[in-house]
Amino acid sequence: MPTDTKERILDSAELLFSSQGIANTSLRSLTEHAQVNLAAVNYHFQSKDALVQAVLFRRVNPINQRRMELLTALGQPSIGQILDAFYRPAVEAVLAGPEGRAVARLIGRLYSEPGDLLAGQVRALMADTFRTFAESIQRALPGVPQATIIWRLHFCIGIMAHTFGAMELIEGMARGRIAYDDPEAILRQMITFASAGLRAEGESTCAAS
Amino acid sequence: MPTDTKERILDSAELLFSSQGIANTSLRSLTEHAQVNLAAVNYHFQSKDALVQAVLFRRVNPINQRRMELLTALGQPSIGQILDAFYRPAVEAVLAGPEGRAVARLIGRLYSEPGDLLAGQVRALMADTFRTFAESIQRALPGVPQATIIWRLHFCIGIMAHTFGAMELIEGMARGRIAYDDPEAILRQMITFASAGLRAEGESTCAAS
DNA sequence: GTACTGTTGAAACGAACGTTTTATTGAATC
DNA sequence: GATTCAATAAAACGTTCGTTTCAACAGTAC
Repeated sequence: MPTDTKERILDSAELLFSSQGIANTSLRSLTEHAQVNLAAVNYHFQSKDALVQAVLFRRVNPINQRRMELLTALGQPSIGQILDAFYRPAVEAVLAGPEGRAVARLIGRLYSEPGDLLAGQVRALMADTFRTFAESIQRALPGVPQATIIWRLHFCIGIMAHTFGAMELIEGMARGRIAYDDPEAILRQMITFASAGLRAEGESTCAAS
Repeated sequence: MPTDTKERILDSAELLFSSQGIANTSLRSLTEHAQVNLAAVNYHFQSKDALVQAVLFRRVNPINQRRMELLTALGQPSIGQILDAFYRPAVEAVLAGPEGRAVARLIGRLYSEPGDLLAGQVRALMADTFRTFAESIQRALPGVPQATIIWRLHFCIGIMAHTFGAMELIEGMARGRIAYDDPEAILRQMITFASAGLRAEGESTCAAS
């Protein structure tokens, strides 16, 4: 339990935003949960919108930095290694500590939030990471057209976003047959699936027949 | 432009909910956009929450019914055929007509919406469809463990949800190198990727090495 | 014409929202 | 010890929200 007002606000905002949605979370319930004064939000941050940006940036930035570190540490990486560098920082950030679920929902909903929610820095971070990984995959799969690479990398992001953003739904449908308690097992499932998808042949042939 | 009040409300709600978010869309801006009286929402539907359920159900129900039709029309389907039956109704509903984008965002965000948004009928519909397709995939891939099937089917859903829910983000990052104007091309990309992912071998071996 | 039913219109309700203002605290600086 | 300043507290600001109320207006049956 942090003693600093600013961090208490960020922690409560992360938890409440992810569980109730941003628009459905009032600053009054937020400051009550964080046990700080109502005006503290507008004092430490300028507005509720700026608080949202701060909440997102605090989590997204370290993850993307770690992704870049892992990727550049590899020389001529295989598809599996590239995907590991992409997924691992997010999975570990999400399944570490009691606040993991909130972080997961936050990241899972990042990509499909309406309006100007992920503007500015956060969007730029994501675009940078996307470009870097797209180029790395392109080098590992020289035969695949660029448009196909782009589609498939977005599919890889969708796999992660859905795994994080729909945890309750997935657990409910699985009825105990799968669990979120083993990060390495989830990573393995994601990488195995996405690796095969990225390497799939027949971009121009119809696979539905 | 529909002349019926109830349908005008549903159409405007679908458009505004998907572009601005549900909580950020007031009934006043909604009824103004639909050119109906403010009280019409609480008259034809009971509340804003019930309107949300109606908006979702109107789109999700036909798609899932069509999925079931296509799947049961196949005898012993291949993975590609199963995926076609799952993806096609959604892709065609999403890219048909000018309201396609709104439907897309709506479906894309269905799975990761917070709270009790997709309660009741809509959630039951999704669970039914999931169970049916999971069993069909299981039959087509008898060697794959059930837990792996469940994970991978959720990955397939994530691919679709992200493709629909993050259209603006994807288009922005692609810088014109990919487009949403060809339903068959998108279907082919999704099916090719997901089909390879579903059939991937090595669930228990680490693909990252 | 009259009564009835389903729908629309305009106005108002109380509550909750994000933000701002004004005071008050508590410790560091000289 | 007075001063200064970042931080907190309490109250109020004006606005907007979902919902309700009640009157007006269609149609149709009798």
